Amino acid sequence: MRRSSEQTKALILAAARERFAADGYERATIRAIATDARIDPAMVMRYFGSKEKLFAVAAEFDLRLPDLTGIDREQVGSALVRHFLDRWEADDALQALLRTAVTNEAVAERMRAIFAEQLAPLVVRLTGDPEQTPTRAALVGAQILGIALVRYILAFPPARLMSNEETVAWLGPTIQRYLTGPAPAYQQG
Amino acid sequence: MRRSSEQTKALILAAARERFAADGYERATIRAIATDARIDPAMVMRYFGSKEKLFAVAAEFDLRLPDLTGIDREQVGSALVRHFLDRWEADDALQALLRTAVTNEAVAERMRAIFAEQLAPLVVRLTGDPEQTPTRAALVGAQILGIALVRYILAFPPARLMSNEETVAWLGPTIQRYLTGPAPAYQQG
DNA sequence: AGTGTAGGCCAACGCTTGTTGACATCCAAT
DNA sequence: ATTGGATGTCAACAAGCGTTGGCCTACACT
Repeated sequence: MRRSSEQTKALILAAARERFAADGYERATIRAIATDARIDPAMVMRYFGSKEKLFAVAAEFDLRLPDLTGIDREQVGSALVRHFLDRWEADDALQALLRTAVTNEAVAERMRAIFAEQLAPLVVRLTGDPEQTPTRAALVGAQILGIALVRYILAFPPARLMSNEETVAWLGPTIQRYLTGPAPAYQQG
Repeated sequence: MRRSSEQTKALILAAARERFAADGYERATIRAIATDARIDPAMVMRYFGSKEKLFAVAAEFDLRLPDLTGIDREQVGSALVRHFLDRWEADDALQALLRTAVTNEAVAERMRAIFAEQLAPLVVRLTGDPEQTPTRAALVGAQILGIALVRYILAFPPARLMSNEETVAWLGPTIQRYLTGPAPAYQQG
């Protein structure tokens, strides 16, 4: 045989990850992915069953949050920002997920699950206060997703021009405060 | 005649705004919008020419940034967050824009223009430093879009549960620092 | 009463999409 | 050399989409 099925599967998967990351679920067509992988669209169906299942495999993702217990407690914010930037740039799956979650409830639910199961536990470890954990995790998620949105998805020029280290320097203290800073007082509304 | 054309146009526009805000450009179909407005899809074409033109009208948007010159300089961050939350909740157009910009380059460009033409001038007025303006504006945009993403688009439960005032209390200082705080030192990378 | 016109509907077009089943091709084992 | 299963191609399907043109229908005029 010219190729093993495993090779072809990997070829399709690589093309799928790129297309899904660049275009999101709807606009990334099976035909385009197949063309990129230089095979027939029918092969995609044979190996992955359906477009939905292909996406599920292509967008498998782990935040790979580092063990922060050994790190200076005051450096945790910066370390987290740095880690997320690396993660966004190394793995197309996150872009695919975000681009799709915005208009696809099932994928939005997957995104919520990732944050609830991976980010929240880390926050509770750092703060030790389970009551405030959800709020603090949501704030961290908002800032992290926000910077990714303007840098990688919407491509605001000044956001693109910032170096990773400059980004870490600006966002580190923000994340640090969301994680370990005092809860602000506010008027009940 | 049963209705004036202006009434029908307004009816279509209202339905379009809702659908575009809820589903984004691709998934919001002309047929669905027409059904919501209880008219025939052909009427949409007659009154708006094409789906693209309908979106252009439905997603017209102004940030309506307030004049902040009269406000205590230290309160500007909180005032801005409050204003943006109100704006997100009052106008479907912003949700429509964000849900679409993520997978549509032309709409992403519109979003970049809105921030460049409306947010950046406000930042330069507040900081007086044109050199750092783009970076600071991008940071403000990242945090504002990030909170909107988790609250209104991805609907993270803890982000939804936060009251507007609680959100202002947490994000106000962040925006304040991005606007008027000192630029952080960082290792050139 | 008759007529022109603006508002509205219907059926169909051409296109793209995911998906399917039949057919071709190749290589390894007999 | 001949099989047989795995790899790959092809053409077509049904459905959904934006879009179009023709055809009603009801009202405001003369």
